[in-house]
Amino acid sequence: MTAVDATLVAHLPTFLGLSGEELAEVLREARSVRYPRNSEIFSQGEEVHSFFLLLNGHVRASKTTPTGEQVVMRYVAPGEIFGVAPAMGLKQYPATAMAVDDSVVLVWPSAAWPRLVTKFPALATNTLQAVGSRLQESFTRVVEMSTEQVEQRVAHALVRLAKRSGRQVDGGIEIDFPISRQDIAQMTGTTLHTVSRILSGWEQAGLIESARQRVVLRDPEQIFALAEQASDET
Amino acid sequence: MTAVDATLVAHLPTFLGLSGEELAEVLREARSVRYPRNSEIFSQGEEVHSFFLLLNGHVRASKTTPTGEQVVMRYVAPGEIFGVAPAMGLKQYPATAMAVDDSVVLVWPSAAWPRLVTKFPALATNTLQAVGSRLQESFTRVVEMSTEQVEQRVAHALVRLAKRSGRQVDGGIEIDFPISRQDIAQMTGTTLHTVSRILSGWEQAGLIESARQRVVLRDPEQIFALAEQASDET
DNA sequence: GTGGTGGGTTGCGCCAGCGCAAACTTCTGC
DNA sequence: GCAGAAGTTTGCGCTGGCGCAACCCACCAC
Repeated sequence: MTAVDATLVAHLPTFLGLSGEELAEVLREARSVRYPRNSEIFSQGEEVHSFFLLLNGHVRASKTTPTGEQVVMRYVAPGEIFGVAPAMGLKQYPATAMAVDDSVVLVWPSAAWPRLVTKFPALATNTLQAVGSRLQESFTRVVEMSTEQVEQRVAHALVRLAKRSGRQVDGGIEIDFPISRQDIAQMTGTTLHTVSRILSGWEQAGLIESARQRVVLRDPEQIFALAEQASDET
Repeated sequence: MTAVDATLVAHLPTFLGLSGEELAEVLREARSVRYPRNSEIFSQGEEVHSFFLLLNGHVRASKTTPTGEQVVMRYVAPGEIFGVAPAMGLKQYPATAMAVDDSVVLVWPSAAWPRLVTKFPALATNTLQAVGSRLQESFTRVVEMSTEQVEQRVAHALVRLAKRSGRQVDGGIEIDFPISRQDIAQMTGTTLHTVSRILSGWEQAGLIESARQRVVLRDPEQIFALAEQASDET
C-alpha cells in the first residue's frame, strides 16, 4: 500500500484533464505492486478483480486457444493501462498478463472503476481513446496477416517493438526486454523455426544482431524498408 | 432531418442508463439518412465529420492497404454504432463504410460528441463497452488467423455472420444480406478462389446452399462443428 | 566444474492454398 | 431482349513456410 507519487503519472494520457487534487484522489485507491520477471499478473479466464497501469518494466498479454496454442496480443509499455476488462464490462480476463521483466504496476480494484468514472468522466473518455487505439492496432495486425508474407510481418513486428520499446545503443536500437523467437512467432502468426530462419538471414546480411532473447536492429532503415514495400527486391 | 422515434432505439445498449427525456435530447442532435445499396457512407482517410448508428440494413467496414488490397473489418448489424472515430480521438476515418443493403442510419456531427458525452457520461461508458467488445472480436480474429486453417476460418466466419445477421428460413439459416465469395475471402484472409472451392465442397456435402451473393446454412450444426474442432474428421 | 534445461539453428520433405487461366452463369442497364 | 458487367467455378502447377528431427549453445543450480 505504498503511497504513489503523482508526479510520475500526471503526464500520462490516462489522466489527461484531471487536476492534481483529482489525480491524488484516483491514486489513493490504487496500490503499487512489484512483479518479478516471469510472474503472472492475471490469467485468462480468471474472475475480473482489478485493472492496472504499468509504471515500470514490460508486460506481455497473450491468449491461449482451446487447443493449447498461444498467441501474443500485445506488449504493454510503461505508462499504459492494461487489464481494463472491468471497464469493458467483462467478467473474466480475456488474456493472460505476464511480467516479462521485473515490473512495477499500479493496481486498482475493479469496484473502484464505476465510482471513479462517475466522479471523473475524463477517465472514461481517456480510456475510450486508449482502447480505440488498441483496436486500430489490432486491425492493422489483421490486415497484415491477411495481406503480407511472413518475412514482412516479422519486419513490421520488430519495427513496432523498436518504436514502442526500443533503446538506443551504440550498435543500433535494442528491444528493451527479453523476447524469444517463440514470442515473435506468436506475434506474427508463424512458427519459431521460420522466425529463426528469417532472423538468421537478417543477421547474415548485417541488418540485426541477436542473441538469446535479445534483438538489436543494426540497420533500422532496412528493416523498415522490408516492412513497407511489397515483395520484390534482392 | 426527420424526427427520430425514440422508442425504436431506447432499448439499445448505447443508450442504457439514459432517461426518456435525455434520450430525446441526444436524438435531437441526430438526423436520419437513407443510404441506398452499394453507396459509401464514409471513406478511409476522409476527415472525420460524423458518427453513426445503424437503424436498418447492413454496412460493411473495410480497410484498403497501400498496395490496394481490401480487408473487411466487420459487418455492422442494425442497432450498432459505427464510425465512432470521433470518440476515439481520430482525425480521419480508419476504414471505409459502405451500405451493402439499403440502409437507414442516424448521423450525429462529430462536434456533438464532446458535448453529449459531457452531459451524459453513460454514453462514454456504453461506447467503451461497445469498442471493448469489438476489440475482443478483433483479437479473436487474430488468434484464428494465427492458429487455424483456411477452411476452419471460413466456417467460423459463417457461424458468426449467421449468429449476428442470420435469418431463419425453411431450409436453414440465411445470411441476411448480399455477401460475395470475395467478401468472405477478405474476412478470412484468403482468396476468392479458395473460398469458392470450400463452399462448393460444402454445398456438395449438403451443408450449405448458395447462390450469387447469397449463403444459406442448411446444417448449421455441422458448420459449427467444422469451426470448432481442430483438423481431423472425414 | 558438471549436468540439465531452455533457447536457438538448420536440413529436408511435403502440402495447403495461392496464382493464373479459362469458361460459365446471373444480373443490370439500356 | 441484348450486351456487358459482375460474380462464380474449376483445373493445374508451383511454392512459402510448416512439421519433424537432430544438433548446438549459453546459462543456471548445486
